[in-house]
Amino acid sequence: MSNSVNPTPVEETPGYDPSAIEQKWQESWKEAKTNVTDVANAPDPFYALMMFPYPSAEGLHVGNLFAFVGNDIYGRFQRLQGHNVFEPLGYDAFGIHSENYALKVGKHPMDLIPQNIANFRRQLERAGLMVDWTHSLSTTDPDYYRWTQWVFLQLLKQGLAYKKQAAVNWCPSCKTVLANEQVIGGACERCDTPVEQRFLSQWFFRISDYSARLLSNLDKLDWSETTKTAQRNWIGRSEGAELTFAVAGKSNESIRVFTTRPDTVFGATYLVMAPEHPLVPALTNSLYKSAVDQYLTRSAKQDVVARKSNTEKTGVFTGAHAINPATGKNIPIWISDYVLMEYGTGAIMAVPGHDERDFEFAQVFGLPIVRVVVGEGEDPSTQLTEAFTENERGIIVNSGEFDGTTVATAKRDIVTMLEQKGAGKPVVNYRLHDWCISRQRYWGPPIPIIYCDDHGAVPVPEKDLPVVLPYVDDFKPDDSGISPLARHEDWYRVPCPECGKMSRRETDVSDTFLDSAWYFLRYPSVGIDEVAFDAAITKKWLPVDSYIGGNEHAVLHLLYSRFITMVLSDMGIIDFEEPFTRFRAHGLIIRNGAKMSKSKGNVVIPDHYIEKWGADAFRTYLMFLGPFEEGGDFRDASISGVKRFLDRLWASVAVACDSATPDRPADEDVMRKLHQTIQKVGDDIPKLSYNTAVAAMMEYMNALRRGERTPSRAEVEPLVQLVSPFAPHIAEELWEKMGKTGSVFDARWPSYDPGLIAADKIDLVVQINGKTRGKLSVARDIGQDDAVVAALAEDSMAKFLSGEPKKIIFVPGRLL
RNA sequence: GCGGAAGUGGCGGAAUUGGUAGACGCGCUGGACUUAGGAUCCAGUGGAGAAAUCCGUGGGGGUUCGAGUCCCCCCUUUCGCACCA
Repeated sequence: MSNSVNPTPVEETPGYDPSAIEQKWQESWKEAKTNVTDVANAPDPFYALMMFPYPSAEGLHVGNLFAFVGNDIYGRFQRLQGHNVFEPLGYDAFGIHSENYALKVGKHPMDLIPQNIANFRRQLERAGLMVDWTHSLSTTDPDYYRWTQWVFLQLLKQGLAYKKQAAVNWCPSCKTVLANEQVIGGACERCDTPVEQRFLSQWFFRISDYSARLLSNLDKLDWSETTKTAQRNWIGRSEGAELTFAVAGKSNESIRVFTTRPDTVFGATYLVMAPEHPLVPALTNSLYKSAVDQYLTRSAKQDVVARKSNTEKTGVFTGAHAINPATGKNIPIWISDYVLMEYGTGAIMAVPGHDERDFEFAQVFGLPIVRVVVGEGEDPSTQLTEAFTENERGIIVNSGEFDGTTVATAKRDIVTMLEQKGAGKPVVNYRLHDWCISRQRYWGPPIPIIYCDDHGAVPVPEKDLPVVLPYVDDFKPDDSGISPLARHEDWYRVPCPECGKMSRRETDVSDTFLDSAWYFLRYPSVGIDEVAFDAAITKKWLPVDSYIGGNEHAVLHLLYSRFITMVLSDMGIIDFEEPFTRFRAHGLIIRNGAKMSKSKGNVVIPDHYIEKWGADAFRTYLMFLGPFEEGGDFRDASISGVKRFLDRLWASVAVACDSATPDRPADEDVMRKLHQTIQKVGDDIPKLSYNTAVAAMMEYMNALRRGERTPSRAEVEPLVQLVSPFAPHIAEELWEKMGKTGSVFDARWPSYDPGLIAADKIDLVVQINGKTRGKLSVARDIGQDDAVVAALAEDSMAKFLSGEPKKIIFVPGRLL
């Protein structure tokens, strides 16, 4: 293939050679520091952030690139609007994934990660991203995790980090504790091994203290609705009441339950406690002790999967009774594992008539079922064959003075009644649990705590950070539940910062999600050693203007980032409490209709495609294959269409700029189309509707070449700018060819003339009896009467009318 | 089970507030130029029909002059969450 840059006539141009010009411009950008942002002095900052990748050994995945290119286009577009765009990119390189891979290939992650990062960097640069590499970071760099440890200390200072002995999810395969969020359907999210219960002392963050704010702030954010919904569901707000049931015969004991249906309290015929409930031993009647103990042992041993997949309800009677505060009757207290200690109070009032689970349990153990809600006009005495869970329109029955009221009013009134008795209060409950950040692993930032016999858990003084993760060879976790670092006495034996007495470091490392929960704060301040993030620079750049990332992080990563930001905001360290003003999730790329996977061998390796088609064509194709927020189907054959488009662009500019062809005045229709295209592309990019933007440019290209006409300069020049966010290299090259000085990205986005867009003549669609029968080319501002006359004059339309039209509907400029 | 999203040609996908369904691209058909064509260019391309015309957006109802779009009932796919009281 020729790599000639000389313009050649359209008919004979086989296409342009991307490899030469892409390399040329990548070098040029580097040299001219085109993509380096002056973070300290930028007058009009715009922070275009994308989620940083985990630098896997396999290299950059096409899904990563899809996301990065999507962000890059947005960033480049903002730059063309005149903003100083900051587009950083780093690496999320700590964590189980890297560590497991290192174990698998028998290498040390500290050696492996730099190689992977170098490879990623090479691939990313080849893709022509507008990334400011002077502000890159890796979470594994001590200069970074020093500040991750600092963040931990800030939370500790605020009383938001605490240690507790807790039942935790233990993955026997990864040999580590998992956060609740990392357990998918009772199995480890990484290796699918069923999770077991273990008790370990762990560090937690009090994210649940922030539930209400994390929820209510969502309303103010410009995020995709699906992401907000996912967050709302995760936070899981439920409005209800906490009711107190006195224990019969033990006036000093009572059981608190949470319910969303206080209106059904008259139908509570028994109580159920979780097996782990602290009151279980005290309440168990000695006659029932052995049965209870047996049940407790069984459920403690049973792993989570088995417990959750129990098809039939199990349980055991404690022998004790509680007093229903509404009815005053004694009701039995049971224990069952269908009640979860983690949610609510770990105990429930069971209303078998109106809760499916309670109904099932009552059936198994023959407990009484009392009906307290009926549907409209229903007879309360009819036998229930299943729980009646109608909430909204139900009518209360068998509930004394509340009979006949609706569920909605009874919810309120019954709580008020119980509140007067001191037996209840309205409560809002959240599903969100505190965030366990301890990991009994090697590949993470050590938690900066020193345990002293005299002073307890002492934070490492900030001046002593970072607590450097030592290079150790035996980093493989074992079954002990203790971090690999605990095998290295020379590392963990340190003097207490308070008294100097020999003490022991915390040997757990922190969760990877902590690394990524604040990295966006660090980027602009990369290179500053004294603080995690510089106050003035942070004020200038944050919150992030645009954040793009995968849906798989729509819940946890975003929630944790919001939490950390809120905490820092409450401390007065930053002056905003939401980190990401705008967030959009990109879609997933599949391959020929199927998911990409290594086992299927259908993984798209970006390098091959970039080599064959060029980064510009590859980028543009990725954006063209489907809506950015939905992803799409990657089909090799379709790339040629995009390459053809770029070839035609190349050729069109070549002839338009050819000094041999005299410059022609621009064609009126083509110019109208051009301005329409400028408008369309400019509207589509902010909406991330990249596929239609590309289609619009192709359409314009077709108009430009229609009838073998020779395009003029004025017709092609703005198109080069429109294409530039998608295909930056060819745009720079053509910009230069057109005699422009400086980067095309330092020019301004072309503007359109609204007057030019509106044509004088329009096609008026004529429908008769709702069916389209033709169209009329008429003046834009034609009136109804003239339009009707014109339509009737056309035989092809008039023939569908049997007589005079009965009713005429006229939409000006559009339809008759 | 709960919650979200989506069903449009051979394929990927377009369609402001209801107003020419199928933009754009792939593929396919024919033609031009060619020693050649998996290059390039031109024309065509939802289905049926010789044509007029009719039928077409998962299925069935409905609202409307007019429905891919709005309402009701189904079916399918897919992604989250899942004994959350």
